[in-house]
Amino acid sequence: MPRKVQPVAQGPRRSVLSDETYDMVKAMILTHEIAPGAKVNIDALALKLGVSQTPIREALARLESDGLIAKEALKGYSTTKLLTVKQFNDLFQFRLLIEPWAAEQSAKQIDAVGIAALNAEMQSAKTALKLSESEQVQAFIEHDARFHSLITRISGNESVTESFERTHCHLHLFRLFLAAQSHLLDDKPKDKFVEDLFYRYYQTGSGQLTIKEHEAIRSAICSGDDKGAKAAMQKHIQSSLDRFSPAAKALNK
Amino acid sequence: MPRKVQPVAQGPRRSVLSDETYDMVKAMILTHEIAPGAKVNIDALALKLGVSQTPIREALARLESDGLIAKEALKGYSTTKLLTVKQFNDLFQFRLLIEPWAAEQSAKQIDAVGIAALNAEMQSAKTALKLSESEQVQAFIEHDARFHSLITRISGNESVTESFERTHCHLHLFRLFLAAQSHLLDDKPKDKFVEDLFYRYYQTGSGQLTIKEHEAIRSAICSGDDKGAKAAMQKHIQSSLDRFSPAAKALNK
DNA sequence: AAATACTATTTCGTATAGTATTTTGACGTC
DNA sequence: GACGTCAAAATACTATACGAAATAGTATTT
Repeated sequence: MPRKVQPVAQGPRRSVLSDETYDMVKAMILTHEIAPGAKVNIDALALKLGVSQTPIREALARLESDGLIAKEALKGYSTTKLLTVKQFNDLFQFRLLIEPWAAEQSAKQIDAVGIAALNAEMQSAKTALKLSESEQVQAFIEHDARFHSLITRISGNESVTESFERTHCHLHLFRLFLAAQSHLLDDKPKDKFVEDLFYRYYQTGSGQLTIKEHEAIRSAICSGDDKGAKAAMQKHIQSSLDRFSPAAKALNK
Repeated sequence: MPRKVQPVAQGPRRSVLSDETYDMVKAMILTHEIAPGAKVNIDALALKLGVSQTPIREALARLESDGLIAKEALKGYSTTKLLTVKQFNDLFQFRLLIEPWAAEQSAKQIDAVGIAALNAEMQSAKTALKLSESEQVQAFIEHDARFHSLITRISGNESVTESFERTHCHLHLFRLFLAAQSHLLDDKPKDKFVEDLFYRYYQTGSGQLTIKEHEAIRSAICSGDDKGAKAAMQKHIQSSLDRFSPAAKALNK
């Protein structure tokens, strides 16, 4: 028995190990520390994270429900592959169904708290512009995730909020981005255009474009312009679909 | 080629225990064998199902992701409560966002396989009419679940299909129904109207109404009438919302 | 080369023990 | 009686070891 020399005289642990494990494994998937489509060995993972199998099993079960990990009976777990072009398009079509509606609803019932939250989020996006290029990408995807999530929450509809969260769309986008980046690091000049596609839309220019579109949405919502908010959101999602689509195609060649 | 020496004899039920456990616990929630909001003791459940804790924990972790079970750190699992009126309305609003679209898409790309599946499902609904009243309710909810699920699948959009499945809307409706039924069994005459509300709409008359609405949707989809399919689906969901809504209110008084 | 047999690895489930935390309930104080 | 304290019981959580069964890989036979 590991005698556990002084587990630090801290207060009671707020969460449980299986929850922390869930977050850690999710982060490992996000960052390609576990590559898309790779096998996930429970023993190895337990060893790596310094925990026993039990919390790992629970975490993987939840991640499977999330669609981030696939389970094959008697063959074990593996991470899901990158989105195919079809899944990518399906995902954006789905977003087009619920997010414009969410923006419309938000405009109809926005209050001071919501306005403050939206303003704060836009502020964080603008400060992200000051980061270096590589950090900007991550910062912008995170801002984008928070911004869209925030609007579904302001809409007030639990089902809509949950179903949006479950798509993990920004996690998938980030994985696609990382895949494109690693293509670059390979000495494969033929994939040069992937660089263009992804960087072009995630770099400063695109960051400012995203901010501009987000600002239009925020403005419409905060002024109670429901139809305008709906239209702005629809345009924004369509716009990012158009931006990403060629890159997604390239990666799924 | 694997040897496969006829394991058919006693049939090793051991496919993957944790999956079977998941289904069993889900069924127990559906049937109120575990009441809404009740604590779920892992030891007791393991004992009851005759398995060890491991598969139980995995099943509960997945059910938590499904929103059928809630987990509180260091306090354990418990089933989620019945839908509140707000959650009920949110759920139907969500369905109104995605299902009419799914019907529309289905009409645009219906093929022979889809037509056959829709026809078969309608047939099963009609045979359900021959069952006794109590059996009819369950049969109709199951038909309803399959019918709507089928259409999201025919629409071809994975995100839409998955997000619809995850709502478990028919499971929640069935739990509401069972709750109403048990209200009846209590000697509480004041809840008499709950009986009316639920039975009125699930009995023969409502069954035939549901069939009629489903038939309109099927017909529009199979004939490629996309706008008609969308309208019919919208009308159907709105109609069932109107039917259920007073009952849901009564239960959440 | 194809089918079979054997071995190694891995998954899946069980059992058990130990720790951490909550819950319970008795007890005493105000 | 209301309220807080504190120990005991119950329960949740984690660790670990073991074994059965399936898969995967390798060797052998036909």
